[in-house]
Amino acid sequence: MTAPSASPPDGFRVVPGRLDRATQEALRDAIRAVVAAAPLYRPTMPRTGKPFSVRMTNCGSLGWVSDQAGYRYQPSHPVTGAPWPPIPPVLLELWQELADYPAPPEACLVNFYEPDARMGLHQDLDEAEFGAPVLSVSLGDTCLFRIGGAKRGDPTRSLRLASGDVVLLGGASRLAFHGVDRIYPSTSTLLSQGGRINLTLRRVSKVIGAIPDPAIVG
DNA sequence: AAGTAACG
DNA sequence: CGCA
Repeated sequence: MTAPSASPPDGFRVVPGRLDRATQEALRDAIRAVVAAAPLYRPTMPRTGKPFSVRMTNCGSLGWVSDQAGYRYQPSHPVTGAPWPPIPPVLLELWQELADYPAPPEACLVNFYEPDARMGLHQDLDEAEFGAPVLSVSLGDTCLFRIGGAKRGDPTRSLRLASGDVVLLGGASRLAFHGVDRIYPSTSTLLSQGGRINLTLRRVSKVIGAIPDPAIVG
């Protein structure tokens, strides 16, 4: 008998091929402009200072950063000190269509994965607002994404995410452990230098009047 | 702490 | 490879 496969928590949604090629190219170019204003840098882990394999930047009024002091959101680039550039309008429209939340995202984390980059299993816990989903857009090479439950030991499921796929971590899945186990090199022609870009839109602050999601504890 | 190392 |  094969073991039963783990079901991700309720509220996990994959929208395969949501962005067509032309939209992916436009988004790629918009992210190029973001990176020109806010260069990719390599964050480090709290306490240990060990570098991530992924390089990061952000757009939006707040950006997620990590350094020896900890994880946090802040309004400016940790290397240049400049404010983060604005979130490209196409992403704001995507949020409006899919997020089912009455306010725009404040943060768009841009993660760039070279072929050997990984992201360990983790939860997104640095936001005050868990009632809004995390909306993720994949561009470039396909990855092996893994999602579990709200506890680290919960069973996990792996799925491939390709360029143009959109994933939503909403409801109970908002607090699910997730990560990226591998990148499949040369599986997309979108990025000339190869690799994968992941864009994650997040609401950081609570909004007065937002309806609490019963699926979220708290 | 979103990290790696080590080990069975 | 999965787990600690």
